[in-house]
Amino acid sequence: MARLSDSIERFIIELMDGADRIELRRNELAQHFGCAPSQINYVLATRFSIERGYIIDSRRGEGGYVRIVQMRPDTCGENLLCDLLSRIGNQITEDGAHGLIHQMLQLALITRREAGLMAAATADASLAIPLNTKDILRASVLRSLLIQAFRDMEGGDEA
Amino acid sequence: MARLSDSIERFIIELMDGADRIELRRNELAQHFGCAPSQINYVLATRFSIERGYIIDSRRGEGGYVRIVQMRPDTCGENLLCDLLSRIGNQITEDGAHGLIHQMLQLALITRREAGLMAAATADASLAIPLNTKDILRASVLRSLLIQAFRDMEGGDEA
DNA sequence: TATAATAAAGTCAGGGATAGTCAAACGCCC
DNA sequence: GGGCGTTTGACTATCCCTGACTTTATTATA
Repeated sequence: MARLSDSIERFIIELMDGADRIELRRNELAQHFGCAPSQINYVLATRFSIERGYIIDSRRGEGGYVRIVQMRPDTCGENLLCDLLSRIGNQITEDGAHGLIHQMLQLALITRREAGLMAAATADASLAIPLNTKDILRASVLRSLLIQAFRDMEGGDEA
Repeated sequence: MARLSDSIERFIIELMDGADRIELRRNELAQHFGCAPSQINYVLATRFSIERGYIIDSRRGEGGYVRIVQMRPDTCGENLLCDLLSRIGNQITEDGAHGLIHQMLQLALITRREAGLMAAATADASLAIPLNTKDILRASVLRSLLIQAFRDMEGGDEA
């Protein structure tokens, strides 16, 4: 008995046909297979997960969509994002984060400027969480991001 | 199904064509797009918000108009950063942050990818601050940054 | 000048179109 | 019969769009 989820997975992969991304309507797809719309979410979660090399994007409301992006595997055929994410785990020190960012830069996954942004966003100083609320914390993060964005815009180079 | 709001937004931006202000008739525009006049207000509110650096002026009655003014914070370096920082203050909502980032992108201060990174770093979801320590929070931030960095690396463009 | 008519634009609640979440039910396989 | 992956449905969240009603400005008229 072919499982529905497997059929849907195959269908989507055929739709992609080698392309690295595709957009679809959740409800249409569900109707095509005569199943509940949430079944599509299940397929996405189990078959098109980050671990399997996919990233999902979506939008609700009029003109809504679900976008599936297939990442290219790294040189060893592995899933690089997945590896990196596993190195982060539930917590990571400033040194750990910056080391990881540096490595991404070395691998040319990000530009120097982008690395600078990421380092700024994850610096201890940015996450100074004094009393509480999210907005206060975010302001701190964004302030650092701005300063960083400007830092190497002024002719300078170094990160 | 293309979103009307997006079309109207594009139309207005093209009309402005680099200028820092434009005047239009709400009803005419609505008629041009075959929609309810209040649709224009929706577009103004969501796409030309103060957070994105626009100010709306209008007048009713005979000879009425809607004027859209794009605020260009001081064009040169130091002051520009200063202006933007002052808009952040001690706290800023997700919408406020993302509007500001959007404006920086419009002003070509950052690339689309960088804007994506900044949006990821400042998303509510990234700042899920459960119970405790900085490292946990940072992990959340960095995880989002990584996913974002990979998201549009695959040739795509979209924001 | 006061008042009425007309011509804008604004506001807001609500409906429709999507998609997401989650817990419970289902069903296959050991 | 129990476990685990699958499937569903009820409820929620978000975004877009409209229509009825309100507000403001100008012009015409008494």
